[in-house]
Amino acid sequence: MATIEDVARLAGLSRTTVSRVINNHPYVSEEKRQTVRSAMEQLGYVPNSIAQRLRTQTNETVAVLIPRLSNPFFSHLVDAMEDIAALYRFQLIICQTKSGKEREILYLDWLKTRQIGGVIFASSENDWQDIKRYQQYGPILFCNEYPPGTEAPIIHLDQLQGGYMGTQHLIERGHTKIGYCYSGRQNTNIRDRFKGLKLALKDHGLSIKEDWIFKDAYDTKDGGRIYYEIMALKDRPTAVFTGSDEVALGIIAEARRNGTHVPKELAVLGFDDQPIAGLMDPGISTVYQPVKDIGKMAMELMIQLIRGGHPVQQITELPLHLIVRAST
Amino acid sequence: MATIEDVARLAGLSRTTVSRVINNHPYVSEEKRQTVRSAMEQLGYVPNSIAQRLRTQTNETVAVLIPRLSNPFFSHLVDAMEDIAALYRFQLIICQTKSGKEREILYLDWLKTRQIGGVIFASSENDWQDIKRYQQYGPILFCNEYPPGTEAPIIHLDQLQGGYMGTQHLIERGHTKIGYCYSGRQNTNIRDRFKGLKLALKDHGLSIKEDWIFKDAYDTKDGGRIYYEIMALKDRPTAVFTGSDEVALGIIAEARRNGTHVPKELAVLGFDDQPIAGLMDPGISTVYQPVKDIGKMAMELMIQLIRGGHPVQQITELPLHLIVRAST
DNA sequence: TTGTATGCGTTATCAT
DNA sequence: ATGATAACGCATACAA
Repeated sequence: MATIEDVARLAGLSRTTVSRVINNHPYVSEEKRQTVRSAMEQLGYVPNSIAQRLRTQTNETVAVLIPRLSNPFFSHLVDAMEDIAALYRFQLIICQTKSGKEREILYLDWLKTRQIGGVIFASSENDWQDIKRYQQYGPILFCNEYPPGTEAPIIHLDQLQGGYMGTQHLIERGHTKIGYCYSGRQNTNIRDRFKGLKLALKDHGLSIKEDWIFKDAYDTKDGGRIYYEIMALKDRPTAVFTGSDEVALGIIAEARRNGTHVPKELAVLGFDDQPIAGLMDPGISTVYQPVKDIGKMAMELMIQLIRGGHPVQQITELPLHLIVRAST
Repeated sequence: MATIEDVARLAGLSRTTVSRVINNHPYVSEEKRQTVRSAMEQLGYVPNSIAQRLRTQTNETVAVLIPRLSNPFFSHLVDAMEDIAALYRFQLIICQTKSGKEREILYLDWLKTRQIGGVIFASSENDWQDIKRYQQYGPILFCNEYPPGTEAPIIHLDQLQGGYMGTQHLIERGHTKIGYCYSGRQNTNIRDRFKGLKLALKDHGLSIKEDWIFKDAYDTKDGGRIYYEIMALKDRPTAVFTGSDEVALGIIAEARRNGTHVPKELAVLGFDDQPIAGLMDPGISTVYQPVKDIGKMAMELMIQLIRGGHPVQQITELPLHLIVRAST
């Protein structure tokens, strides 16, 4: 591998001049610039970026922490982030935490060892106090989810508004008895969404019964189970806010098998607008989350921070959109 | 940030001794080892990995080239790869090529600039001759797809066997007129799959008509279009090998809308076993690809290569599996 | 406009 | 068992 020294020797100039050409410095005569260029060409020289990083104390790589990539929400999020990273020639390191506290810290340590220049949390299990101390080693920001009390930039989706909007839609369709499903996990997003639902109910003089709240709702299988739980109730909801397209799908599929008409006998609202939502028959009404948008914004901000911008405790909130199909 | 020098000073020892402790070298007395340990602790010292990389000329980061992450096949592939990388404390850099030749080369240049230690191609648009020259900068291997003439380790799925197996299944179900869909792109995988189909037909004394081959089949929308193309034929196939669950889904959905019974009037075989395949009604019979397995194998091999193993021109081929549901 | 000297934080070589 | 010193490849303060 040719080094800057080799280029300098071949060009009959100093390393400094070569370095100046590499970094497009002014005060290099056009003549010498050409000499250096051709020497680099001739030797197939490219600067060693590891040496550059050591010297300049910069690191243009960003780690993104997500639970797992096989979750479409996160793969789409990272997709958008990588687009921006590539645009700025930044590297994107993927870190699957499997929702594990220790895994998160493991990756945060990479910030300490200078293996990465910054960290974007797309989900987080640790308390802010345990993450905070890593800020001294590089920028940290949150995209999508964040622990309570976070003192770092946050870009997220307005789950409260999403919960409100979805519920209002069901109310406008004439429903007064509305059920709700949520995964067992209790993060800020899920809590906010539920707050939105309750707020919308309250604003219309309605409320939710304890019986109409279904938990452990993760996938299609859970949806099937929940269908039966709903049907077993004496006083049952006429609409369900599922919080997940998979769960909605499960309920709808089971309803069809049992001859329960959707949406006449049971309206079902999904969440996320995953591809299946539009493909099902009936199509699933759902709440679309502009994932790509927050992904891009988060990466843009991170790059500015790594390049020397200073973090402000800003919270960016993007609204969700309602997509009405046949299931409501 | 504390450096090795700071630790040495505090411990009243030399940098060399501290370095020895860091790297678990023998010939360090237990006493001094403790002294160093507590000094490191006290200063919150961690070695600067950039400096380590420069000094040792090693780089434990792997770049994975894929078309795009939002394609579930690839997100599951990378998921598996990251599991292995994390196990060995390697970093995984995600590179979306958007199926662009230039993008691939752009990322390959990272190998040259020492930003990464090795490259795994999960798809590739460039010819082997254009990739070959980068081998001198670090290990390169192919997982899933590879250009003709590749002289590097290859781990892939036996598409020919998959094509054969799927076709044979349809034949066993009594079909003699079998249609075939493929995306416009012509890569080795798609070609091999088609070879498998023709081979199976030939082995049973059958053949395919030009009319029964449908191209530009990427997604559900295309499936819908293809349904009508099939129905418009005077002599039409009674079964279709779609090469994609999305396309299969599109055909099935359109068939249902038009009252065409699946599988009685038209049997449909998918490919990939994406989640939707099992959730649809009727469930889609499909060809499952052990994506996780090749992902893990590829990353294991890459890590061995980066750690100094020498690449052998080995080809690892994994078989596909048939999943029979209701659509055939 | 160009060059000299120094240091980024490590590890490896060679003494002792 | 421990330490002094050089080297990895580069960029920059300073000098000329």
